[in-house]
Amino acid sequence: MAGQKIQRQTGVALWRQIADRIRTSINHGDFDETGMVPPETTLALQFGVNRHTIRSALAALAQEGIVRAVQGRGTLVERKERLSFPISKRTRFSQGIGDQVRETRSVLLASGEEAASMELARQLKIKTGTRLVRLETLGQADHRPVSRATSWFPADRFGDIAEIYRATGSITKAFKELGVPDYVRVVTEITATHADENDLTDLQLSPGAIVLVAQALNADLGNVPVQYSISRFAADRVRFTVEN
Amino acid sequence: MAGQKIQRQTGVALWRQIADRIRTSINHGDFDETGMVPPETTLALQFGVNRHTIRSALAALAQEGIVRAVQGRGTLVERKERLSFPISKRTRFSQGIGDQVRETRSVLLASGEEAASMELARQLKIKTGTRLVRLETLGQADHRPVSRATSWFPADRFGDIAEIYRATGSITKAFKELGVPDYVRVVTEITATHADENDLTDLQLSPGAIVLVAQALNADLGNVPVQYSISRFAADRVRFTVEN
DNA sequence: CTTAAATGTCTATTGATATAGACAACCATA
DNA sequence: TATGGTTGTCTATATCAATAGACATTTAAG
Repeated sequence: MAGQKIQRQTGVALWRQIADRIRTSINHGDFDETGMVPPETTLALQFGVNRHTIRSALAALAQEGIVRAVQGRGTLVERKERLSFPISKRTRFSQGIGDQVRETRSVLLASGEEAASMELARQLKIKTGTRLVRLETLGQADHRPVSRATSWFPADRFGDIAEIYRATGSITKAFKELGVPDYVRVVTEITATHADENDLTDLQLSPGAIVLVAQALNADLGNVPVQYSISRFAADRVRFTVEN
Repeated sequence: MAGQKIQRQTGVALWRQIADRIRTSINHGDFDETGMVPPETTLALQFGVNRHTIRSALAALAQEGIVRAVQGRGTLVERKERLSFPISKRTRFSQGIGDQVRETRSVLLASGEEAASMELARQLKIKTGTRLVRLETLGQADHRPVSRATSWFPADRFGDIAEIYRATGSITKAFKELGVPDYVRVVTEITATHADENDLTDLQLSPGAIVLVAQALNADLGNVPVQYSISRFAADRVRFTVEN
């Protein structure tokens, strides 16, 4: 672990800054040899804080299930997590990370119908007020939540997509049944922000965590927009890969 | 401004969470009509906190130069910041955001020579230990720091790149002088993490801020890797756009 | 000139954050 | 079984973060 300086009086508690740093170190593989985090007293010395502050940080990581403290022995690394998520013309959730995990699953959290806002109309190249189907979905890899997405589809073409998606758990399959044999990613916008309340519950994050936000437009082979989606990924668990 | 819920007892002070949200709103253009942030009492009501907490948040934004409070009138928006940064085959720093700002500039912070680590060798498809030139650069847009990058180049082909870059402020021009008329982006990996100490100083961020990290590989037209770089962007100031 | 609305300043109180020190409980191992 | 190293628990204190209320100061508008 390099660069141990910690910022004080910035609105971010020391224990949280330290927890974030240790989590990053774990994901980076810094403790792979021993499988353990350094002793609390060592960390306290490294970060220049009191041992109790280190304990608060480790308690937060234990709450996330990333480490587990064992009295008398030390603090064990329980779980590392960062999946590589490719972004290309043929971006699909399950295919991209399929070879990195044993099982991928997509579940429908909610669905509904609404009128296109100005922003959505602009993206999907339709008129404001056009009816849209909205799907709220959760992507899982090996039973761990990875992404949370809201998607919009023109209701005239895809009015029944919620039903089919609920049955198949796949957007690709639902498109096929509705007469779209194939589709391509037109553009993806990527930003990062702090996790909001829904992220915390759906993605099982701890407050202060970071989410990568991908806003994507998919079109059919005739280049007609078929889906606009906003996906939120736990930044600790994924990495985006753009291949040109 | 939507979704006003704020997290309590998370290690991140309320005033900082609120400052982040207001900054995002400003960048999103929510206050463009009036050019002013809502009154403190209104914000206090919206966020469900005391007016003094709002004042702390606005004081932080004023410190960043984003807003300016005027007694008797209100709090004015001074500056918006979020650049769209395209990622494609022809990704270059200055061209991508050139039409969004008046001036882009790139400065050399440091340079040196080193032996390729295993990871760098793998990326650049060379042998471990091969000599590499390392450049540390800072990208600016309208005199505001936007990105901080570390780049590696094979020393046999690009031994003098530091000199040329220092003179021209452009990687593209340096490549041209060294016999690489054009180059393409092979792959970009995108992650997000909390700002570290160097980010805070170089990018003028406040602790707890988020950085988007892009690890990129560029190759010449013969598909031979010429540059591997790790760039760190202030997440509040940029958005990545991937066009397929 | 008056008034309403906005930011600026002050005091006081409570809870969260961080430090400090001491000691108990547990584990591995010599 | 004795010891060193580790996590767990407790008390105490100081500072930061957040709330609450009162009032001053400035600006714009009637």
